[in-house]
Amino acid sequence: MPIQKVTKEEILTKSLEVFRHRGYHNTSMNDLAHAVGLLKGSFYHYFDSKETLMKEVLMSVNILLQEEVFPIAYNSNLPIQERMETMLKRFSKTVFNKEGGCIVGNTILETVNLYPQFKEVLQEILTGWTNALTHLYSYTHAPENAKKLAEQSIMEYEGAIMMAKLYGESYYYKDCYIRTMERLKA
Amino acid sequence: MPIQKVTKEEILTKSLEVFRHRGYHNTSMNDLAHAVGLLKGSFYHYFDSKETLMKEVLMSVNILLQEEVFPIAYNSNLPIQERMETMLKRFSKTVFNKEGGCIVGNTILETVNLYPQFKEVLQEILTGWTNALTHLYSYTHAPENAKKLAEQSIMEYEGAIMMAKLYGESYYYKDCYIRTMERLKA
Amino acid sequence: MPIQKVTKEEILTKSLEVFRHRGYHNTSMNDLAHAVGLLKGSFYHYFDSKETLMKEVLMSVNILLQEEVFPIAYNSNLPIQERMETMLKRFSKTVFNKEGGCIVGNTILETVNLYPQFKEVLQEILTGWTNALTHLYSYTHAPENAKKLAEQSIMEYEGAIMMAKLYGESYYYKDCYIRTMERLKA
Amino acid sequence: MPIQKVTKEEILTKSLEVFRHRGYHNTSMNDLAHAVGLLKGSFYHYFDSKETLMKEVLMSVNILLQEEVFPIAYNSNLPIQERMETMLKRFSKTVFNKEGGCIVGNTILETVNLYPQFKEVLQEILTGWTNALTHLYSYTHAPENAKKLAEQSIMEYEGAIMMAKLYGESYYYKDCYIRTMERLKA
DNA sequence: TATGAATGAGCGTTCATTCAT
DNA sequence: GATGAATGAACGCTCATTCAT
Repeated sequence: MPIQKVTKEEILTKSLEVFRHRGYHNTSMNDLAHAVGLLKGSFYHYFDSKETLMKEVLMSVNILLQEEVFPIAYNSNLPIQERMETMLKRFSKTVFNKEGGCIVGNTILETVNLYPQFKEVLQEILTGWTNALTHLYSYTHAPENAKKLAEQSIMEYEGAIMMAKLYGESYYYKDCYIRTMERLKA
Repeated sequence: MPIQKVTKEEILTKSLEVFRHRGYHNTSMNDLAHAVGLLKGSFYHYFDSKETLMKEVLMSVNILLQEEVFPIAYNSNLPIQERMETMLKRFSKTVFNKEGGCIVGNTILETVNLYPQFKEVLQEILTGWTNALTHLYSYTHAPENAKKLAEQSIMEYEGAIMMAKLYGESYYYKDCYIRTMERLKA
Repeated sequence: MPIQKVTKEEILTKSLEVFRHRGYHNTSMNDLAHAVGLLKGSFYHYFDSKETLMKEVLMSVNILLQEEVFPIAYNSNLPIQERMETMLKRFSKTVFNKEGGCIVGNTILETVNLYPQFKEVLQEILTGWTNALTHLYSYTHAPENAKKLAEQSIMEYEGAIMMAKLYGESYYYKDCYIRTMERLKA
Repeated sequence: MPIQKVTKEEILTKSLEVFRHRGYHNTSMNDLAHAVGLLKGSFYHYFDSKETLMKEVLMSVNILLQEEVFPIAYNSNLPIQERMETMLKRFSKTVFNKEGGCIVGNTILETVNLYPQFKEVLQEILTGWTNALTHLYSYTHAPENAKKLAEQSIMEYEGAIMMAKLYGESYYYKDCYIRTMERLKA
């Protein structure tokens, strides 16, 4: 009887890590298969192509964010500051990683011109993130300003993770966090 | 003298464009050669490897910036605002491109963990940029703050170019410009 | 089980033949693959480089000699003359071939300065051969002389195979056999 | 006015050295050109192909041997022993080299099956050598035996140079010299 | 004569993918 | 479900050779 060595979820989780570290084009199906303890051929029982796999990786990230991270911003039981803080921490844990950077940013820069299916998901992620931040900033700022502040925070975060990767330092990222919190104050 | 179809400079310029659009790993030597009107093999008269070529592309960008762009910030004949404005425009023209994004940011995210030689040059570029901005902000802010503002501007710019690439819109980038100018005021 | 067109052993055997005929550098992976009925790329399931393949070819020859040919010299159930005769014939069948010459000699001359891993195996082969001959000559000669006679026989054999290749004649080789046998007599 | 940087002779001498060290197929036209201080393209003013060049290298060796080395064997002004001794030394200086081995032996094993033009010259060389040795041995042995002894000496020499190359030792070669001299005695 | 840019075929190797078992 | 052998195209790179200057 066929034994199942891994679940689709495990593959997605491990693949996310490998893609984040090595980038899309520089990661081979072999790399991914080995990372999850399968042989190359077995991979194709779960995903019919490298593109499909990457798309599903991105989608699983999106689902996690939309279901468990962004909703925090709309949880009216918590104070605004706490919502922001918690959300940022959960967000970071999901998409950032000091060594490999941000799977979202990495994938945008590397693939967005080449793979429209990736673009869709990536846009959903960033739109969800923007909306969540906009919502929080709306408590203390005019709607138009709130949106701009949200975008500004996101851009800074992505820039910060880039600097962190380049210099091997994390303070860019911390400064960014502080400014994002500061902006919550009227 | 043998017939010369291209100059090394042309190769660097065209290669920059191809790398920016397609990324490092997804660009083949064939792509590059065709872009300059040569055959793959002929390329190796100018560069002895893809890595060397990319490094020289990055170095040529660095030299241009260090010699012609960053010095603008230190030109005491011009008012500060004008220095900032001119420098930002020249900088953008050099490293940004709406379709392909920023060669610096793209290359950091895709290769910095893999190619230490690239990292060096990329660090020089970002350090030069940071210093130039810090210098300008120093006129109106305390030294420590000036540095933070410079870094913030850079991070925003890199984030903005990412958003521009993802959504095909350029207003992120314009907002970023406005904020960078605003920060010049005490 | 996937369809298997060849075994690793078959590859080694066929590759030995191709290397012997065409030499190491003049043999392409394509040549080798076609000789065993595979495509170039498929070869890399069995060997991860041309060097590795050649090394394994040489090692398989070494193992065959050490396990099945040289032991004949030490088989005290047989008369000395018969041991020598049988061993030489088995040896010839293993490493010589009128058209391509001697895989050992060919590879020494072509690669020994360039590939230390090959050198090791080739030395083991020649040392084994020298020892076996020395052992046989020891029955009728003083130890020091026995070693010299062994070396002399080996050198003659390698020279003979070279002459045979150059002139397309095999009598050099036969003379060599006769002299090697003659030397057994006190 | 065109300056001539090298003579054809120099090219042949330098190329001989490179071919001896690196073998025929593993030597590139670039290697050869650099060894003589020319650029690749300039080489083709002297030789219209790599094959032609190698053939001329071998021919120049042949001419040297036929004109200056083998005649020593027929010089009736000198005692036989001295003729042999002088000839062997001159021969060694011409075709052997401890590091690279024997250009004749190397080239036979690597190319004789592939390049008939090389074979011709190589046969001439070995025939000339055989004749010279046969002539000397004829003084003390019956004609038929003299020929066999000549061949035996040659084979040993080629085998000895192979062993020397494999083990990095030169005593094989010296033993060979001693035996070749010994055989001169009735 | 010497150059060096250009060619085009071929090299060793890697890859995403297929599929019989 | 998992294997691993096989494919065929593509990769980065090297090569012998050509030829305008």
